[in-house]
Amino acid sequence: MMGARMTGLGGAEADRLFQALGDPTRRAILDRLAAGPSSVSGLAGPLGITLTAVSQHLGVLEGCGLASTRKAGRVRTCSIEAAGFDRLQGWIDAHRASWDRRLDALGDLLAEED
Amino acid sequence: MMGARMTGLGGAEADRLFQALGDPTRRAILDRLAAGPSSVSGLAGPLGITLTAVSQHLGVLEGCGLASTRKAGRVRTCSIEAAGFDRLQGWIDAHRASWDRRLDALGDLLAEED
DNA sequence: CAGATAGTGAAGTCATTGCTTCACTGATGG
DNA sequence: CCATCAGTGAAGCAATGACTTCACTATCTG
Repeated sequence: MMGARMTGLGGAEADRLFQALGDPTRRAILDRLAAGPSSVSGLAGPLGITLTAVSQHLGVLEGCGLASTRKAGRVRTCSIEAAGFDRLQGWIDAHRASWDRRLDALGDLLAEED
Repeated sequence: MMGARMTGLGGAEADRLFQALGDPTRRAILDRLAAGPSSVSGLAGPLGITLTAVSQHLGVLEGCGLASTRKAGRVRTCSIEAAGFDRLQGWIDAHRASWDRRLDALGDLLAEED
């Protein structure tokens, strides 16, 4: 029984992913990481928040596969990660099918209405 | 011209969208709406929450263009909306480009100072 | 008309979140 | 060594979020 969803994320995973992206600071971190790897301090500086705060955000981003980090010496280097992104796209693709179907059928009705 | 919305969302809009999708109840509402329009009560029943709660979620979903509602008589009929969905895909496309670029060219460069 | 139905608005509760400070560990370099 | 520098863990705090209940306004229907 393949009860596991191949549609991508289970509920909890989708929660984590969307909630992670729902925070502007976290998206700013990802944007910065998209330009290249960075240390925690390198992220904290421009953002105007503490190292601790960045570290916490990093935890969330790693938790849903949007970023990965590894520590060399006393410096933690953070990079962007594909996995979470792929899951996100997967969720969207899985849902777009049914949504679009419905939207298509609905478009006319709504347009006709005054 | 050139699209009224570039990368789509400004920060605040992305916030609303991702946060809206970050809630399981809201996603459940959307799933149900994907199967066809429904009244507020029709949504509340299966979800096991009050009409008020659904009404609040609906406000959020409308606020970011993921759903639309109209009231006929005393019944509010809710439908899924394309706009928010398109914005979501737009955001993803816009960001996937740079992310993929970085992920593809992933070297072991050290973090750069900004 | 009375009475049920469908939904809204305004609080209020309880948990979560984003951030901070403080105390601390480990590298690193003079 | 000793003084920093980069980061972490644990509390704590203010703000937000997801619900609820209660009171209330329409809107049907018998």
